[in-house]
Amino acid sequence: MRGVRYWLLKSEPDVFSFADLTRVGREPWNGVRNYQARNFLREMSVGDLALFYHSNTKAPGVAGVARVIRAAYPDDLQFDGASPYFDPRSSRDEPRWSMVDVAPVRPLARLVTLDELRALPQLADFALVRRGNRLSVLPVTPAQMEAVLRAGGLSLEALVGEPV
DNA sequence: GCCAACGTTGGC
DNA sequence: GCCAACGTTGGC
Repeated sequence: MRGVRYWLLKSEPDVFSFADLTRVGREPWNGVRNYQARNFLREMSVGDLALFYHSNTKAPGVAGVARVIRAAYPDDLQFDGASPYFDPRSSRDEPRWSMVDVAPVRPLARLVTLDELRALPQLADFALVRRGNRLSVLPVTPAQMEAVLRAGGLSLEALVGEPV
């Protein structure tokens, strides 16, 4: 048993935004097709918290907080020949790709933009703000999490103390 | 829409 | 195993 860990999940809001997650209530985080990102998914535990980052959009930034509600299991799209995420090298016996389920916790009081993230000293070493970064799943330290939430008008202490 | 960065593919 | 070609990501 260990404590809650923190992550950042990228999503293109034109495809699936934090508001969409709030509307649907829970969502399988499928379609991750990068080994490093997949390995981070596999490290996640139920109860972990994730910053929900809007990428590839006019106003990139952290929009909300999500919670992992199911640990990693095989991404079903890898078996679906009609899906762009189909992977012919995967089999049911040896699935290559994983997904977790996430649920919304709450939106930030306001979007914390990429420019603001870059300006936070606690995030100086955070991969997201380094040039050329493309990973869609990133680990976040407690100090980084706290800084982003604070900038967004939320308290990490209050979120962690909440019942799941 | 441009393009730099970067991961993957596949010929050799 | 090298590495050029290619596809994708994502900020701008």
